[in-house]
Amino acid sequence: MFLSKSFGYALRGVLYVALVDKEGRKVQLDEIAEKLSVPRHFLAKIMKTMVKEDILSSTKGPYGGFFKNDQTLKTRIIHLVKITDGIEQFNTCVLSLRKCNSKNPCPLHFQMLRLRDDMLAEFSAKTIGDLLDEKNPDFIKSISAIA
Amino acid sequence: MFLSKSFGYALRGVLYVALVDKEGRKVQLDEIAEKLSVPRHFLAKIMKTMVKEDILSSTKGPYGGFFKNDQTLKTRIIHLVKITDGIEQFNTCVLSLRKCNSKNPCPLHFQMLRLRDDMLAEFSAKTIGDLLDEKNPDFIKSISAIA
DNA sequence: CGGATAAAAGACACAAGCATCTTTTTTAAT
DNA sequence: ATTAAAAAAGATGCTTGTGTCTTTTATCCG
Repeated sequence: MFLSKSFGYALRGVLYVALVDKEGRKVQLDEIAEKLSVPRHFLAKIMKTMVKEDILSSTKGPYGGFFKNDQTLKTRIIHLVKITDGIEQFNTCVLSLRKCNSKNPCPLHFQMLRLRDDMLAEFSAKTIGDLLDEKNPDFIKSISAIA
Repeated sequence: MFLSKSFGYALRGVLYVALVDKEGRKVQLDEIAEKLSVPRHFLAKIMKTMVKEDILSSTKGPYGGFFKNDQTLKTRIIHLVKITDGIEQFNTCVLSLRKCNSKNPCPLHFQMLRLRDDMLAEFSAKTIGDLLDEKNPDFIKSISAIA
C-alpha cells in the first residue's frame, strides 16, 4: 500500500533474527532469505543497513551470522520506515502541492493530516519487542508464510 | 505518501473543470495542464479515463474541451482512487504476506486494518461536490499553486 | 603457533519492472 | 481545413531483484 517491500523485508528480517535468538543461536543470511522467501541479495542490503543502524549485530566468518543486540527490541517501527522508505513522504501533500499547509490547505489537507498523524503515532509507539510480545502461537508462520 | 501522482492530477483536474464550468465554459487540456502545472500528455491519459468513467464529459474539435456532467459532483473520492491507483492495494498486507488475514494476522495486521478502514471511510464519504462546497476563498490557488 | 582453507558478510555493478513523463501520430468534430 | 482529443510508442528514473567479486574471520592441519 504505502510502505515498500524493503520495509516489509526489514521488519520480517528483524523479527526472524529475534525469534531465532531465543533459541540461543545466530542466523545466517541464507536461512533468513529462504525461510522468509525473500530475494537473498536484496535482503542482504537491508540487513546490512540495519546492522549499520545498530538495530542488529552481525559477525563474519564461519559460525557467523546475524543476532540480536541491546537495541533490537527497543527499535521502533518508525525507525525501520525511516531507513527503508524515508519519512519525508508522510509530509508531502497528497495532491503534490508544494505550498500545501494548514494556512493554505489543499482540498484534502486536513483529512490526510489526521490519517498521517494516526499512522505516525502508531508506528512511533510500537517497538519490535512489542510485536514479539503480542501473543500469537503461529508467529513464525505469520512472518514467513508468503506462499 | 500512499496515493500516486495520477490520483492527485485526477482530483485537481476534475476540480478545475468543475470550477470553470461555473463560469459557463468548457476547458481544454492545455489550459488545465498549464494552470495546474501538470505534464500535459500524462494528464491527457487521466482525463480520458475520467471521461470514459463518466466522471466528466468532453467534446472534440474546435471549441471542444472538458466539462461537468450530471455525475461529476456526485463522484466519490474513492472512485478516483479506484481508477488511478486501484483499490486492491488497500487489501494487501504491509509485509507482502499472502496469507495474512484476521485469523492469521501478521504483526501489523490490525493496526493497518484500522488505518485502512479509516481512510476508506473518509474517501467513500466525500464527493467532489463536498470538496467544492467547503468554503475556501483561495480554492483555485490551492489546487493550482504547485510552484 | 602459523599459514591454508572455508564460511560468512559486504560491496559493486547491472538487469528487470513499473510509474511517470514526453513525443509523435491518428482520429474526429466543426 | 483546422482544431483538439485519443492513441500509441518512446524516454526517464526509481524500486526491486540478480550475479559476481572482495573482505573478514573461525577453524583445521602441519
